[in-house]
Amino acid sequence: MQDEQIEAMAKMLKSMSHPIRLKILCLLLDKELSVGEIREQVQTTHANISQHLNILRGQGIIDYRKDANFIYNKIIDKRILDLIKKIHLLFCPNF
Amino acid sequence: MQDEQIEAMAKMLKSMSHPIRLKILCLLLDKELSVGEIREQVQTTHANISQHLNILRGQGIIDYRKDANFIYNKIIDKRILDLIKKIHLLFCPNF
DNA sequence: CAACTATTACATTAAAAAATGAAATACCCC
DNA sequence: GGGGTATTTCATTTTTTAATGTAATAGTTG
Repeated sequence: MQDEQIEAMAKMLKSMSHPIRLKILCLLLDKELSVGEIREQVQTTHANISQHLNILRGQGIIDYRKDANFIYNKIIDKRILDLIKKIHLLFCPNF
Repeated sequence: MQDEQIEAMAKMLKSMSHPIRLKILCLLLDKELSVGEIREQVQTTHANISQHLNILRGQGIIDYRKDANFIYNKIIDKRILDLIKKIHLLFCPNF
């Protein structure tokens, strides 16, 4: 495996490895959610949520659509769905 | 999924998500290696390698045994083997 | 035991990531 | 257009993580 690929994988993992971002991804596993709906479940400020969403967008993991003055987010990198399911299976076997 | 579990998973992912640490884990996928052997493949200082190894040890991902004045490292958390293989499969399909 | 190799510990500096607060934008409804 | 809601942007501060250099430890060998 090449260093370049390792760098890319590490970057991807890093973008998932913050508790808030991982929680956002778990929330988005099976549905899209607005920023406000995400914020209800993740106790922090608007600005902070927005920044974390931006990191996930920048990494190409999620995308959004606008509807009125709501922004709905969803996971677009299908590999991430797979990966989170695998992590869940390995590390939370009792669910 | 509970916040506690998400925190734990994020912590585990974070420990893997530095390029040097991910590379160390990839090197250790199928064999144990001494600190020096690892260092040959990862261009940085002794001290730095040692610190990264400590993070992986602290997370319970790797363990070591002493032989003479060498320290041989290996992955002990079998879930990590699985996870890295999955990541590899998803993100480097051409290998 | 002296010289040597491998590895770690510790203190410091440098760099990156995260959180915060306030202001800006965008869209809706009356 | 004015007031309201949702979200983002930006600048700043705080916190965390990583790297570096030097000294220390542990084991080996002659």
